Order: sequence, then C-alpha cells, then structure tokens
Amino acid sequence: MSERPTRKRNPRGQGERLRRELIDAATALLAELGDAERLSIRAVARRAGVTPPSIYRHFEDKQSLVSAVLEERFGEFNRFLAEAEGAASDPYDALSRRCHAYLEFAREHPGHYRVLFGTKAPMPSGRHPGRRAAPSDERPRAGAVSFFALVDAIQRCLDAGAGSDRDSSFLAVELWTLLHGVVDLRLTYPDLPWPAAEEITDAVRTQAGLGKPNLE
Amino acid sequence: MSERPTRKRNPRGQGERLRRELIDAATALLAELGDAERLSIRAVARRAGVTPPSIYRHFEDKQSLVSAVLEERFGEFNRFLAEAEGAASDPYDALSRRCHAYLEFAREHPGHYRVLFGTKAPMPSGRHPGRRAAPSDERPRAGAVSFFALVDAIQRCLDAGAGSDRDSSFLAVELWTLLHGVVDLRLTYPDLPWPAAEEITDAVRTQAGLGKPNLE
DNA sequence: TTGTAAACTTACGGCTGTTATCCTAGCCGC
DNA sequence: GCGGCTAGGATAACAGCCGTAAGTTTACAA
Repeated sequence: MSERPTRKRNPRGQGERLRRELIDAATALLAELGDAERLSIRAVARRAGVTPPSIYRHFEDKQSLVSAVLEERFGEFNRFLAEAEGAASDPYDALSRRCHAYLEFAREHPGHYRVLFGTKAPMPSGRHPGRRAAPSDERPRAGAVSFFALVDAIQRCLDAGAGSDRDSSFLAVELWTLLHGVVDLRLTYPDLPWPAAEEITDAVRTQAGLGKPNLE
Repeated sequence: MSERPTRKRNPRGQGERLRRELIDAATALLAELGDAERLSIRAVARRAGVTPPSIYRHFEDKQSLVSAVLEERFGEFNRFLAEAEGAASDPYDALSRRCHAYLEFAREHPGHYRVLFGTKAPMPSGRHPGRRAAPSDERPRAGAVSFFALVDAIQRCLDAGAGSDRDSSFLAVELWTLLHGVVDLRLTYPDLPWPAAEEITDAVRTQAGLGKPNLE
C-alpha cells in the first residue's frame, strides 16, 4: 500500500537517468492534471518509483522541475507548429496549416495545452515562507515566441499580397485570441453545440483577408 | 498572531447574517485568488473573523459555499450584460454594447471572471476520501445561459436584416470564443503589445456582418 | 430558570515542500 | 585483496496547510 520504491539504483555514471524519468513522470502527471501548481513533488516521486527527497539531487526545487518540463513542452509545441507550416506550398496554406496544427495540438494534448496557455491564478504572495526571490512565471516569454511566429506567418501572407487594412501584429492578436478562445472554452463547456474548431477559425481567417485569394 | 475571532455573536434570530458575511468574504477572496479550488474554508473563516467549523452551521460543506458564491457572481455577470444591452436603440447597438460590457466586466473583475470562465483542471478523482456523489461543476450550466443570451442578441440582428451566411449559433460561438480569448490571453500575457480589446472584437463583429449597416 | 441558537475548542487524518542525516553499491588507488 | 570515497539513492522529521466531525460553551428569548 505504501508504494515502497522498488527501483534498482542507477549505476555509477548514469545518475542523469533519474532526471529524465522524473521529467517524464512530471510530464505525464501534468497532462492529467492540466495545472502546474497542482503537481506535487511527492506525486512525481511516486510515479517515478522514488522517494521525494531524491528529486532534490536533480532539481533545486519544485519550480525547477516544473520549468524543465514546461521548456520541453513549449519546444514541442512550437516545433509541431513550425513543422506543419513547413509542409505548405504558399504563405496562405502555411498560415492555415499553422492554425490547424494549433488546434490539433490542443485536441491531442489538452492537459499540456492548459499548462502552457491556461489562465494561471496569481500567487498569494509567498505561499512558502523561506522562499527565494520570486521565480515568477516563465510562460509569458515562451508563449510570446509562439505569438511572434504567428506574426511572421501572417506577414508573409501580407507580403504575398493579402488584402487587409490591418497590420500583421493586429491580425495575429485577432487570430491567436480566437484560437485560444476556441480551445479554452471547448475544454470548459464540452457539451455545448460546438461546430468544428477549424470551421470557426477558418471563417475568421478568410473574413480577415488571410485566405487564399483564388477567386478574385 | 493567532487571529482569535473577536466578532460579536449575532443575536438570536439573526444567524443568517453570518451567512452573508461568509459569502462576502469568500467573494472577496475569490476575486483575489481567481480560483475556486484554492479557496479554503479556513481562509474564509479568518476573513470573516470566525472559526472554521462555524461555517458548517450555514453551509453543508466547502462546495456549497463556493456554489453559493458562484451563483451570485453568475447572476451579477448576466445582469450586467443584460442591462448594458437594455440601453441600446437597435439590435446592432445592443450586440455591440453586450460585447463591450463583457470586456468591461472582465477588466473590472478579473478574478471573478477567471472563477466563472477560466479553465478548470480536472478533478483527480476523489481528493477527499469520504466524499458524496461527485458535486461536479456547476459552471457549464450557468455559463451556457450567457451563451444563449448572446445567441438571442445575434438572432435579433439577423432578424433586423444583418447579412451573414452563418446562423446565429455559429456566430455566437465565433464571438464568444473571441471575447473569451481576448480576456484570457490578456490576463496571461499582460506585457504583449495588445491593441484595445474592443478594437479586436469590433473588427471581427463587423467582418462577420453584425455591424450596423449604415453605409450600405 | 431553562432551552436552544450561535458560535467555540479540540482533534483526526491527510496532504504539501523541504532539510538533515544516513545507508550502500561500486569504482579508485594501493 | 582491500580500505576509502563518493554517487545515488532512502529515512525521518519539521512546519505548515487542508476539510471536517464531535463535543462544548455562551448568551439570549421565553
């Protein structure tokens, strides 16, 4: 019952292996929980078949572990979108694929999407007394990367002659908020009569003048 | 230091007064925390100047207290939007006002907005052993009310002659996801170069054919 | 005076992040 | 062969939080 750790200890030079297993365990748990603050050091240790203090051999504190996982997840997300875009023939198709990939990632990994982009409640000002200087939230920086990649994709459409009276930055905000809104509200209200997510974003994208101008 | 309760006890027939004070304290705390699950019975009791078990005279359990607060907040939200709409002269103006009121509520009460519409992480399947049948989440029902009010507002525009090839339900999803996306991403990434929230939603609304047709 | 509403005290069992200390398997030089 | 060193863990414990059940006190109304 007490989940005693039954792992074999790693050999001499291979101490880094536990680090990977901890990140993998934390990744799996975050996919289930959908919230980085709910993740507990002890749950990660249980899943990895290890005692909680062992984690501190590989990560300074809980925040470090979470950050390591978030960094990998953000990398995976941005890579997934970039690869989807790479298979396109023209800028309009590329933008379309990027948007669809965004929705696909959220559909396939809802827990991770929530961890990456979900609303995070503000810190109650020092939950643990002996805290270091606020670790703050690292998601804004990483998430902004996704945003500027979207700006670039839109700019390439404008450069290719897309007709819009707005600049790429504004259009990127418009598209991103829509993508995020679709994903987030669907997760919260799965029982509403939702149309296909792609249908919504495609509609707005073409209305904004970013569709392929094949009929003009 | 120990925050001993210094309240005067309520007189005989006035036991309901504490109930109100508890709801008010919980409301204020939720505005700060932005997350119903972070709210603790003990924190509510501290703020109300009362010991934790006293709460159980007025609420069956924590979930009942939270539900009472959510119900009030949802009512306030829907009333605020309906009143804003009521001051309009035509359906287009009404829809515009409703959207602007949505954004205004979120701007003025970000914590409450998060509690009402923010992404909620899934329950880890029975956090407390001796639990009653899952209380589930009451937000979907209440939130759906807001959605259908939006559908109605859009339908009135279509009835007034708004030109759109989509039905009101689809357009409502389009608008709602955009409104929510704008609000939610702004809360998560406050440092990005955001245009005015109204500018984004107005752009999409008019692109969708729901603007006032004064130039046709 | 007495019943009882309204609140209190105490306590249980659980969770959490983190530290200080200890154990042990295996490689090192000798 | 063998003592020592150290990497890679495990134990035990601290201090804090949590929801809530059981029993007790206080003060007002009848």
